Amino acid sequence: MNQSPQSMRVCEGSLFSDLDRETADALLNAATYRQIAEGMTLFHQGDAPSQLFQVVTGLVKLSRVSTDGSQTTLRFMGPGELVGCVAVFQQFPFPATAIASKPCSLLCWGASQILDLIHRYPPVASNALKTVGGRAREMIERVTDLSAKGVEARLAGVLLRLASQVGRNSPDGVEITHPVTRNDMAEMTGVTYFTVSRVLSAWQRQQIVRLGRERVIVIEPHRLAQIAD
Amino acid sequence: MNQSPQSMRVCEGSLFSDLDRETADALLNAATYRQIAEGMTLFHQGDAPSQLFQVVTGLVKLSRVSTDGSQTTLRFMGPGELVGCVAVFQQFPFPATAIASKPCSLLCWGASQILDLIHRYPPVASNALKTVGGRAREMIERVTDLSAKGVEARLAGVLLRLASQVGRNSPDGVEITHPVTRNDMAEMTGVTYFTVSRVLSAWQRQQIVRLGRERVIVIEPHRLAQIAD
DNA sequence: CGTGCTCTTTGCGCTTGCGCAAACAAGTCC
DNA sequence: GGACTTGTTTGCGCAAGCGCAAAGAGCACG
Repeated sequence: MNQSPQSMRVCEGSLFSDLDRETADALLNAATYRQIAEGMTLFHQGDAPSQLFQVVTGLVKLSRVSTDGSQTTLRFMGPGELVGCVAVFQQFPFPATAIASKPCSLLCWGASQILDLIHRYPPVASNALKTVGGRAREMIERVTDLSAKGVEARLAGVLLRLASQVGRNSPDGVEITHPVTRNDMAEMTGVTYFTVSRVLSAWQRQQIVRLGRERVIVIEPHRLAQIAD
Repeated sequence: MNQSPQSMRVCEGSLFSDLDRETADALLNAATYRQIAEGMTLFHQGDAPSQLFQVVTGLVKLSRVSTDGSQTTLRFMGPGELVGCVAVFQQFPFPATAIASKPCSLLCWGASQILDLIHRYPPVASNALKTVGGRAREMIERVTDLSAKGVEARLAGVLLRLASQVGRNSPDGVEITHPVTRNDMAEMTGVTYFTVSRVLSAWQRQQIVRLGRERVIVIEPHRLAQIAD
């Protein structure tokens, strides 16, 4: 694990926030660095939580199948984000499946190692707590959105979230591309991809977005924000 | 704070799990004990997280209003449960409002004290992490239910959850009563209370439940479980 | 004991979003 | 280039659940 100290700064809001040199080193030394090809799965829903991951580069999709077999995409996880934290810290089977949507490089910790580190370094525990808390808050937000907001508002929210997380700037606006399909948006919004397509088409007619295959360009984010309410 | 050691044993799966005598005492000594009348609010959504609560007796309702003004009931919190943990541990404004649905007795900690305790006693941090993780898991579950399952399945789940949490045994089955109204069930399920009433009426016709004002008696839990899928 | 309040039920019309089928792109692999 | 795969769009009919209105049922209070 020979990674420069600066690289820790990338990991804002994660396990590495505000650590002294020694603690950060202990954390880094306990990790292994791994490359993963697109399409490989990090873990399956229901697996024992044996490893914790931090995305360094690439993109991981977290999805979940409910008892009746239908898929839900919980979210995408990009650089700096901790994949599997809820399960590992709680020693509970993974509630979702994690698949690399793009080739990824990851930091990996064994469950027992990371629990030990947490126990030994209070600042790490504090960071873990904040990360898990953030996840909880995010899900609370989604629960209220799902039960209170209409489809358009939810989809607008998903689009904005995706734009800020996996979007790239393009001349016309922020571009959401490749691994994210209409289907993903549908699963994140809790509707069918037919509905997503229809709503997006309507927005294209209003010049709010521009569409293409595996491509949505957000032209007027503020109008989306307004729709998301 | 003169509470007998046994009383800690009640608080299974909470901050007090598996603590040695000294740590548990420190935790208890830092807390104040408070009584609250029915209808009083512990905190409002958006408030700075200045206090953490543990319900000792009574029942607290956690609800949230979304941007468009509609209410969502996140859950009820009964004896042993930590109210406000996500916000306090993360030092983020309360994402919901907490109101006493029944007269309550509570243990209260100031935010800074509890954060200090967490920092000083790793086992407490570990418990906090588990509690928040549990909340996150619960919300993940609800997100997938909301986006994948139909209304009946969701309502069946809510009913079972309520039965096990606030239900009392009665000759005919488990009885969900007083502070819980159809409206609450509706907000927990993400539907209107009209729909709740209609579905419950249908179930009553099938002898799955018996209904009354502010009262649902679950006669056949296994059939609900089956509907909940 | 009636009045008022809150919670609940039910009927009816209607909107929203789903389900399916079919057609249409845009790559990709021989 | 042609066949195939995968993702997307669109039309049409349908069903689930909403919204409103109106009425019923407990319960509390004077």
